[in-house]
Amino acid sequence: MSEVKMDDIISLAKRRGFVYPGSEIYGGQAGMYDYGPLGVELLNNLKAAWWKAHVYERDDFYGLDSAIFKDPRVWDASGHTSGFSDPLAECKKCNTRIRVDKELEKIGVTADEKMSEAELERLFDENRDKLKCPKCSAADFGPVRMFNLLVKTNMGDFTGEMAEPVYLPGEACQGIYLNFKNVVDTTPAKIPFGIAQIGKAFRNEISPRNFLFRTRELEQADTQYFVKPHENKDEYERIKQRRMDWYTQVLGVRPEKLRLKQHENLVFYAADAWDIEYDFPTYGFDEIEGIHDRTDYDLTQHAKFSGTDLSYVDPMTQEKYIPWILETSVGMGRMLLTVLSDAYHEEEINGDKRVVLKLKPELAPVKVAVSPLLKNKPELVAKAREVYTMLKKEFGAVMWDDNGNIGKRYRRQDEIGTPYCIVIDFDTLEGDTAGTVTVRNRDTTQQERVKIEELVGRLRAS
RNA sequence: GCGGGUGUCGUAUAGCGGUUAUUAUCCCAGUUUUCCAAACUGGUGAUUGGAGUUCGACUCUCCGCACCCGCACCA
Repeated sequence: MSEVKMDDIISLAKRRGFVYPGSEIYGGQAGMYDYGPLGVELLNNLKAAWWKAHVYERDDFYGLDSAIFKDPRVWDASGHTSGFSDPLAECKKCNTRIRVDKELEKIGVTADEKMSEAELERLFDENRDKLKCPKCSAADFGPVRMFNLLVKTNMGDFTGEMAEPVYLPGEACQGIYLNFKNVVDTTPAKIPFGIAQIGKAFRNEISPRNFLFRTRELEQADTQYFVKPHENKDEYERIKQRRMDWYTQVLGVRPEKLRLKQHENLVFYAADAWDIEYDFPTYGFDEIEGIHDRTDYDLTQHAKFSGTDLSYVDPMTQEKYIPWILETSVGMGRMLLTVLSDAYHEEEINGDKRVVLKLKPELAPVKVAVSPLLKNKPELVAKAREVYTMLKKEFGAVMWDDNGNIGKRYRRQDEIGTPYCIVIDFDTLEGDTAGTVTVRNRDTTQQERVKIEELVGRLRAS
């Protein structure tokens, strides 16, 4: 069997209605993807599994859904408006891009990162003759340009002359920091505790690429766990382990395809930072989730910029402090791509290739497909309809499939990861086996006869 | 954003300055079919968009757009 390529998975995703290129009929929009009928089911199942693990199965966690639009000062506090807008200029000869502020500093000219584009441009122009391209030594640069990852909007502006733009979130987790005090004040939450949120983020990625891996609009599932200062280490280790276990046990991802990798260069405030990486086809190991030991940076920044005291008072000891934060942050698109990549298998069956998505049943977009063995036998069709209606009421994501012959239906369901196919045949209608149907297992391709009244219980148990 | 490459039905592909634009598969409808992509019939469906050259452009030129590779970016 040849090596699986990401192209195979992208092709399947499009062909079967998991993921479509964004705005496709207009030629496509870079960095945007739409989830189709099966994709949205898978995505919702992933979110539900994540929410279950971080909210329902925990009594020290609280859910949240914060507004997308936030006070622009939020992004000043987080560092996104300054720290992530780098002034760059390009060498006209070899196209190497230089950081203008860093090159200026090398020749002793101080360039503050808070300077405007115009100021930097002026400084750059004044010193142009002293600057050389570090690669080809030419001294011919294009104009200075600021690259800022934040997406601006004109929210609340009707004149087009707004002094300060309102930004779309560059990361979803800021909403958690903004509501830390609210959650403490309105719930029984006592440190240590966590807040979980799944939210949208938007980034002006210079070069979105690699399918769902780097997009301009993304959804992030974040947890922020608030602990007492300096009581971060043990909990951080537990979180790392728990998150790894979640991928293998809940999502069913192969352990050998996952690894934890420590950041080599930490941002100045971070105590520690690790990524969970998955070994994607074609791309190789790349980050799906970041786990960060962030100290008190985030709440301190927001306290400073907002003027609101965000410290916590321990109800037992009356100790007052800014809690430290342990963060997990995973892109839902990356999670979905991980699950698709890991579930995708090409197998040989009776000399033919079969493509099968070995998704955990609870993640599968279609739980069960129901077929009459033959579609030109009204008595089979009627009985199958009955079973279909019953199961659909129970599970929702149930598919009716009477197209082509039975083998073809099995293959079609294999390809979208449907764990069980139920077939109503002549034995369902008469003889000792009356009232039973065959249930065919996606992974083993084996089937067994099950009584109709036991179907729901049987499918629930699996 | 820069440099290079690519762009034909949903998918995978063939071909040509003048074609009814090929084939397979998928999909839809029907016939058939007593369990792993059988067969038959019919059907929908494509030259990435826009200009230009030309009597005529899917084919040549230019400008967009998207995707791929490299650089850069990646809280």
